[in-house]
Amino acid sequence: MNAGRTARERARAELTNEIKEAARRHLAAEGASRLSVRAIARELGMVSSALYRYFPSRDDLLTALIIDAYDSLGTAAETADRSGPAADARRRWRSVCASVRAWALAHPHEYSLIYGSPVPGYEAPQDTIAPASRVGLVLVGIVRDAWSSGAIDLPENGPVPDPELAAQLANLSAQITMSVPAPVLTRCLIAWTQLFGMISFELFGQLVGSVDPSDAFFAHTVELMADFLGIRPGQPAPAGRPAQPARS
Amino acid sequence: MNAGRTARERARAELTNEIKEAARRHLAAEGASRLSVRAIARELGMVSSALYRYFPSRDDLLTALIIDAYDSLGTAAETADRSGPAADARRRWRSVCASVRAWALAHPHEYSLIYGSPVPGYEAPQDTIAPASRVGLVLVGIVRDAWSSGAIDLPENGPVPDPELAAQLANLSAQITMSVPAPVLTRCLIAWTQLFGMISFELFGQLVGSVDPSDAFFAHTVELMADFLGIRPGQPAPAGRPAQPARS
DNA sequence: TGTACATCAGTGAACGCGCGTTCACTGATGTAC
DNA sequence: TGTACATCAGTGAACGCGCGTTCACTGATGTAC
Repeated sequence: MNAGRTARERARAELTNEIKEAARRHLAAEGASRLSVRAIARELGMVSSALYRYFPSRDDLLTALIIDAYDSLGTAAETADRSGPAADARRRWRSVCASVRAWALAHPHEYSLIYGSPVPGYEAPQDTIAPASRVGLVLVGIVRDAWSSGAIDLPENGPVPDPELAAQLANLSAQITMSVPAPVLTRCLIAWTQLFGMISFELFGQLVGSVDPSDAFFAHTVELMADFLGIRPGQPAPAGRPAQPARS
Repeated sequence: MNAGRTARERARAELTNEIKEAARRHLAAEGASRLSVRAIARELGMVSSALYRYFPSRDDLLTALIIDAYDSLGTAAETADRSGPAADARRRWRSVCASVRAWALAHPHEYSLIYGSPVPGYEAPQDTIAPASRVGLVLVGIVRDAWSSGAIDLPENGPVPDPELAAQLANLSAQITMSVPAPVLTRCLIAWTQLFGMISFELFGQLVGSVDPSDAFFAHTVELMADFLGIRPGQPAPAGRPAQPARS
């Protein structure tokens, strides 16, 4: 175990984690824009300049926290997605939505860090893009699988996307190498914004006075949005079942 | 004009506004949690202690900005709602959604202030509640009117809200003294969270790489969400038209 | 219309605190021979 | 296995800056008679 790692390397990895953990605690108390290198150092009993051996600047520390948060949430969503039969699209949808909310409630400040207002003066580097897209990919994966197994019914008379949107959707589905018809992908994007909008409202206090506590509202909404996505209720369609004739 | 106002009173009102305007500019540059009394004073060529004649503390200034922002957005939404025939629910929905987005794009930092992550250490006082609810009330007003004039068709086989949610919805519709059936109100809440989720995602950069610029996606979504709300497309139902038999 | 007094806006100094980052340094750990 | 040298973690002082809030004060504006 720890083959080839010197004591120095192990100490470095451990301390790097301790710094990030202390930083997460400070995130909770102060918010991202007030995250302070000196305060973290103080908590760890170090001198502030020592942290510069681990992170070249405050912004790099912030980036590390952001990537960790996206990855933690992404892992939670992916695990939930795989926690039962892959053919049951509705189970997957429910399970992923619930896991995203549970993660957000368990890590409110990391959620704020990634889905709240941008930190002023901080520009997210490219490295955050891939981790940031994990939840979205999980959601698209659900509807892609459901669509290709014929488990999605959409109304036929919906509005037609204009050319600009159609081009963006085509481009997006090429990027993620998942072929999903435009109407399905559109609804998936809408459900995605709804999910995070609802969670943000809950966390940021906008639901106080209406549907707070929000458990019942959340559960109900997840069902309605599954309907909105056209995911058929009840049991999943048998695997390999062809799409309905009306659709192709 | 300005009857009964002394020069002192006028000067005070003007300077109060100038302080808030300077504060809004600083919001843009620094974000809410870094809003600085001293920086604002500097910009206005005053000494920092002078601001304490106008706002007893930094938090009070923040509260004033929050209330102004909610009111500005609320007015925009109400104006859009009344900018055409009241009987045309779809026009009202479209118009209000567009006005909320336009306001958000025009005032991104005030939007962040009210819909972004909460400012750490700041507790919003009661005075913000009424202004904060204006947009929501506009949206509920649209579906209430549409419902009572029979311009809403909802699917009959939707999921049934559990008792906890049903109680919250009943309580909510009593609070706002608008009688709307639970399924209609639920969908309205969902559309509300979707609207702000989508706008937040656009503003906070989550749509970069997928549907950015977002005009086409936004317009399309507004139509789909109007469908989701059951607002009938095309021309409005004639006023006073009774609800469909199937519904009552 | 003029005078005396009260109100209030704005000043400037101070209190006590915070921050990110740099830099020369000490001393421990790791590596090559 | 031992020695010489290189690498690196952490120190402590410093630079130059920021902040919210209080307080005694000056001088202008407003009010009552």
